[in-house]
Amino acid sequence: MSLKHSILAILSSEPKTGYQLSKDVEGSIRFFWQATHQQVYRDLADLERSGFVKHKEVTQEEKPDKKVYSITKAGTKELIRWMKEPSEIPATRDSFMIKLFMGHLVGAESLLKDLRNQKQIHENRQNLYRQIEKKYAHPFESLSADQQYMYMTLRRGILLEQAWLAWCQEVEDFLAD
Amino acid sequence: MSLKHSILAILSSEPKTGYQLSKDVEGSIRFFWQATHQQVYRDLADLERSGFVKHKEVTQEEKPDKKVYSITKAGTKELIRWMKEPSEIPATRDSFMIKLFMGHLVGAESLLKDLRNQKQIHENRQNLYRQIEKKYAHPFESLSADQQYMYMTLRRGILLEQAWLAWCQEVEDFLAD
DNA sequence: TGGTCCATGTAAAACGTTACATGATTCC
DNA sequence: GGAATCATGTAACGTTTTACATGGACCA
Repeated sequence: MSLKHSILAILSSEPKTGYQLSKDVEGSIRFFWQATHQQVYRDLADLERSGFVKHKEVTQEEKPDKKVYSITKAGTKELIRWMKEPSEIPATRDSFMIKLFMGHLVGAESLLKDLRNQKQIHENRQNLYRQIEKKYAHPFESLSADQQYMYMTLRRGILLEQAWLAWCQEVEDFLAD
Repeated sequence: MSLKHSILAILSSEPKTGYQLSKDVEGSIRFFWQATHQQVYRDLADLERSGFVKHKEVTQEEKPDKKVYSITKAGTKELIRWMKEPSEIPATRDSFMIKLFMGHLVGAESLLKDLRNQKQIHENRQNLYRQIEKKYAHPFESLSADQQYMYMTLRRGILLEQAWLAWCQEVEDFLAD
């Protein structure tokens, strides 16, 4: 339902190509929304059919031609309409929890290996977020209004990863006896 | 990929009907896996074709007949194989984060309403988890091995909801000026 | 008389993943 | 010479969501 809206949101800042959009989705946006380039191209085509975006062909020398997409007035209207809708809490589908839930079937060793791997990933994310925080957000008041909003999404990452790490520690202690 | 494995996991404790399975998925399992009854019925049929579950027709008086599914030996083997596979960190798709990220487009009021609603939901979950913790898990050592594993998944819920609530508070303070 | 629970499904649409496909340039 | 980056897509498949459909029992 809302990769399309994510695309509109990104394009509301500046026009981009499908390629750049899919890079964004693999970049800063990835921590709360992800999609492959195929999805981006398909939804971009759908959005254009709906009149929410339009593109200009840009011929480049020494590089392949590209299509630069921008949001239309109808697209901005749709984006704002969607933004004012109440949001749903995202559904979780965490297969590791099912494995843990039924942990007695396989025992601690196999789960411990899996858990340590997950812990490492959460540690890496935590470090990444902390780095971004240091770089861009030191005096919160000095940030522009736009940046303050973005900073709040970074805080989400930091607080959640902290909780994940605390949980991983508890489970590790339990599994390691 | 793994509603099927979740079904096998639930059936590994006791045989159930498709209806009961979909109730479980809407119940205790819902916090880390969810699915509709349609999905459950379809995957049950697939699992039976693969030989991982089998059913018995049970004729009931005064109630519609039902099919009681149980896991087969091949199903148990498949479940354990899957449980030993490394797990992937689940993908997040949180539309509220996109709305916040682009918050300057709609302003604080509309987001605040949305946020307060989400905070309420997190509070409710937190309370539910705490209640379950009080009821079943007081002296951790007194729990059976199976229950200790399940308790760990409950801890996940408690720690994550705590982080969510802390974050909601930060954002509320920010948005309310 | 209307709503909820039990119990089972079909069908279609929307969304997501994986594989295949092409072709130029730039960097090592 | 090979890998990575820019740039765009098609096709098939898998999963999830939403809508439609039925019918009896029980409760207020």
